[in-house]
Amino acid sequence: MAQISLTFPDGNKREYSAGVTPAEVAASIAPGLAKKAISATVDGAHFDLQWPIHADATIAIHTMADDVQALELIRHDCAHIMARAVQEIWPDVKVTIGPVRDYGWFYDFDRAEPFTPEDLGQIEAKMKQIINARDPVRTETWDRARAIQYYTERNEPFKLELIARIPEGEDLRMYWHGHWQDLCRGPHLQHTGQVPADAFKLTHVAGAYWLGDATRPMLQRIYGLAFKNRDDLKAHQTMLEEAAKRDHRKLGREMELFHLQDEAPGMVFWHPNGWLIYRTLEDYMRGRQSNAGYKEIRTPQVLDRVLWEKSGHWEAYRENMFIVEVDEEGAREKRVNALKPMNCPCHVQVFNQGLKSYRDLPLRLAEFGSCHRYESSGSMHGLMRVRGFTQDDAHIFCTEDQIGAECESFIKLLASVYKDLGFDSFEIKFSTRPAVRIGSDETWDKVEGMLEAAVKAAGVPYEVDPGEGAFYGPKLDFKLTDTIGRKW
RNA sequence: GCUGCAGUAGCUCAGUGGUAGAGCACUCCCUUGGUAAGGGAGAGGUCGAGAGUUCAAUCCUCUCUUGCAGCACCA
Repeated sequence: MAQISLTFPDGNKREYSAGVTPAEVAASIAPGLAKKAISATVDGAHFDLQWPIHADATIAIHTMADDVQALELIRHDCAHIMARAVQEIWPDVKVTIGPVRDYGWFYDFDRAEPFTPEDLGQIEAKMKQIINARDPVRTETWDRARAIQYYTERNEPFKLELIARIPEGEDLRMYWHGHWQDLCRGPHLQHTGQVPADAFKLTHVAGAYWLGDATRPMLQRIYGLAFKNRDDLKAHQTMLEEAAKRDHRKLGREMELFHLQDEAPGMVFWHPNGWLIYRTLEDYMRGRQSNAGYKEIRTPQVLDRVLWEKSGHWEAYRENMFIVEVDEEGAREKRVNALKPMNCPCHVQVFNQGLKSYRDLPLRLAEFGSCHRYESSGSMHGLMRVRGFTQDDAHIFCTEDQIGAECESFIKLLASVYKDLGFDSFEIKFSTRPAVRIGSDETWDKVEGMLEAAVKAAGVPYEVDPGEGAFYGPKLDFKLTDTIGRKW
């Protein structure tokens, strides 16, 4: 049998037979390590202890002391154990997918009856039984035909669809937690008893579309929290309780900052205390913009549909716009206006007036622009997502040569503002062309290239969010995380 | 918009098929030098809106509406 060379974190190399598993590697080092091992990182990939290694690689054996890997495995095994528990209690429930997320996991089920809070208690109890049984976890790779036959016999249509989405020629990996089987890319722990029975908690049930697609069936998602030990779970729960005390909707009421009421959903009634804070923030932003070379303007809120047809919003965004029909005396037809959902077209109108020389560029126009969007009913959230709001908005008119420098200085300005407001970190998503869009592919190639070059030049980390751009252009989304981990 | 849950006094919530309650807050009085102090009295609600079932609905049914948790959307 061929020999392979594995390199350990300390730089030492050892020879093994090809096909050796991390479990065997751990055993070759020390019996204690073999016992404590939970997984390995092989050439940067998170490996199950049971997976064979076929070629030279770097390897690191993980134990429960390695938080990142331990938590991933605990949470992922929790997902499987929960799915098994659900199917043991309700055998007709269909299983779908159950990934790890921050602080825990979720699993989506298809079941006619809704899960109740009492059901969650029952599921938790069953999960504890499964954990206490210390059922072995094992894994096999199957060919596609066998997997399809298996799930066809068991009438699991969602699993069959998942298989159909996995590229041809890839083997499918199966996992067993005791007798219970699931299609899963792994890795997993070695037996169910490795999941701490007192450090997880099922938290809530909510609807979620199959494959995140609103045209597909809605499934029932059960969320859970899981940690390495009971204290960590308790600490997290305490943090959530503390965060709830600081919920801005609660503070807004208690401190008499603002209120909302049924007659104007998503629109804020600012009270004296709140408006003082608002004005203070606005003054701060006005100062920052002014110092950064922005010129403040003010544009109308109600504009004729003709403008929105020109900008493309009438076509692409009308369902989210407040339409204002005006019945003018003597006119044959009602005049149709719309409340502006954003300021972009208005700023372009300002730029278009008169002649501009390249010497005028870059021209940075800013507005505290009052906008209205008919946001879908389920999306509103206190002051975070509303139907009437003011954007501290700006548009920079510049030459192509100036784009890089302008983007860079903008990113730095925004980072500095966030820092002043107490947000020390944020994520940047580079959102590329969506399926529905205006403009030619050549233009998109060019603009995406320039924007990505700019964000690179700014030296800030970012991730690509494919297809998440606006219909008129790519964008950088700045995402802040709230106290309970939600991203905005 | 979708799934689930909810909408009762300013706030937090309990409750019943026969036109409603608690704690805190509020008003007044009394007691008390001590950081959500005690006692007493009082005010405050067409029980989210509409329709239906019923002799009778806050409670049952339906529709609408608003909110909450997620999902979808977020130009």
